[in-house]
Amino acid sequence: MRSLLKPLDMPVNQEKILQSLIADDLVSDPESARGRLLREAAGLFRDKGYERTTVRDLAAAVGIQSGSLFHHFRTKEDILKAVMVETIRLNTAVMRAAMNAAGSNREKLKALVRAELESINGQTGEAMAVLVFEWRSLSEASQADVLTLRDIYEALWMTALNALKEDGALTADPFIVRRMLAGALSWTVTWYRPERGGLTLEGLTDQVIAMLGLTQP
Amino acid sequence: MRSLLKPLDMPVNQEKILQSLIADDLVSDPESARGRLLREAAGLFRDKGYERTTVRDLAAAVGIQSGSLFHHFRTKEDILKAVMVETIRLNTAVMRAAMNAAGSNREKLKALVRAELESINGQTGEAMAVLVFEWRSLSEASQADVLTLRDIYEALWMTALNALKEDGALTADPFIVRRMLAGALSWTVTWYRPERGGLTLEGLTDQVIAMLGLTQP
DNA sequence: TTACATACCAAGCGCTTGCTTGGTATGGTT
DNA sequence: AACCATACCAAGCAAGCGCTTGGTATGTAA
Repeated sequence: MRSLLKPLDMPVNQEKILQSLIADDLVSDPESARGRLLREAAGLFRDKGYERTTVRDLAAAVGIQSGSLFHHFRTKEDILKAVMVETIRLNTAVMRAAMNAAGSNREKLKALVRAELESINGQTGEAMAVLVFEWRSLSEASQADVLTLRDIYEALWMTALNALKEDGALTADPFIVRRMLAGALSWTVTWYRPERGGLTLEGLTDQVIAMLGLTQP
Repeated sequence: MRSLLKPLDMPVNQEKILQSLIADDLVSDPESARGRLLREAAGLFRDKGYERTTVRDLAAAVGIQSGSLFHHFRTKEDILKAVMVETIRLNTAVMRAAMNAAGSNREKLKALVRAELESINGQTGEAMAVLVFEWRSLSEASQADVLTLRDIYEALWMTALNALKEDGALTADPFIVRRMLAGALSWTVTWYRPERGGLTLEGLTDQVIAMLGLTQP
């Protein structure tokens, strides 16, 4: 789903993951009409909000008539849902890879923090913001579907945090730590600007890990 | 503005602060038509979102005709803005009082964390959630107005955090710590349920402070 | 008694919204 | 050559939206 990514400068293994997800039909090919629409939709939904984005806005963004949208998606809400579902699928795969590549439990957690910050502030940032701020625009049925995927994603985090708890490296409650991390990391999208200002994503990751007060390995 | 609070079980000094703000005309009297409307609006905006809440919904919630709303507010957006402005005013006053009542710098920070958690998860919770999630529904002009008030509120936090930094108790960057705290604390509204489940607000506050890894006083 | 302000109602206007309909151009398959 | 699925356009419908208008009941003050 490069549809939700800006092209180029994507880590190589992320590109590989993306290709395999496209092959399995789990995310849309960014070159397809559907993929391009999802990318534009993510941007518009983040900038203006779902409700204030009209189907005419969406159609204009990809250069078609508003009625033609409904050849690709049954309803406007289906577009929002697709943005969310494909984003979670991609990020779950990326996070799992990042975690598996790390050695110690401590490094696994850091890899997750780093990867989530990249998702939020990098190329999938628009779609991630939609996931956070447009949640209530989904019908309850769609919320339930997305929640199922989200549970898988969250299970990754809990695996890492529970392991650290058993190591004795983490004193606080893993569930609460994850909740706090989720809020803190999501919120970075409202203030963190890597381009201007000295703090790099790596530096930000270090600050977050330091703030958790893990005992030394 | 008890309009944005459920009545009763409000700390005494908070009641005093509220009364003085009403006297200064900085927040609406909850007994007034305007005050009751703002309370209902906060609830509806949080539950359904601003865009999906119609002026007919708002009018029905206080038992009048939709057109009659515009006798009290010029536009629908003015209602949203009033909810936000009055909430920030009340919370700034409450936070300042909590901070002044605390002794050490460490206790001042804890008082702020505790007070913000109370604002988010207590009686002003609906309005605080609106402040977080409906921000983009404000026009740019209104955003600027609210931002001015928000700066005052944030300055309180920075005073406390900078003092701890100078004490040497805080190692991380105060600005970043505040950003992370803002996200983590706001996010509690999506998962923290004090009524069912053992964790009290006091316990949650302790977990947050512990997570900051302050050196002992 | 008159005068005026406040708080509301009943009705509805004009516009925008998501979505539908009937049709056409294109390209691949048999 | 005949067929059909895909991807679109042009036009517009029905519903819902924020807000306006003209009027009425109530209370207060001169």
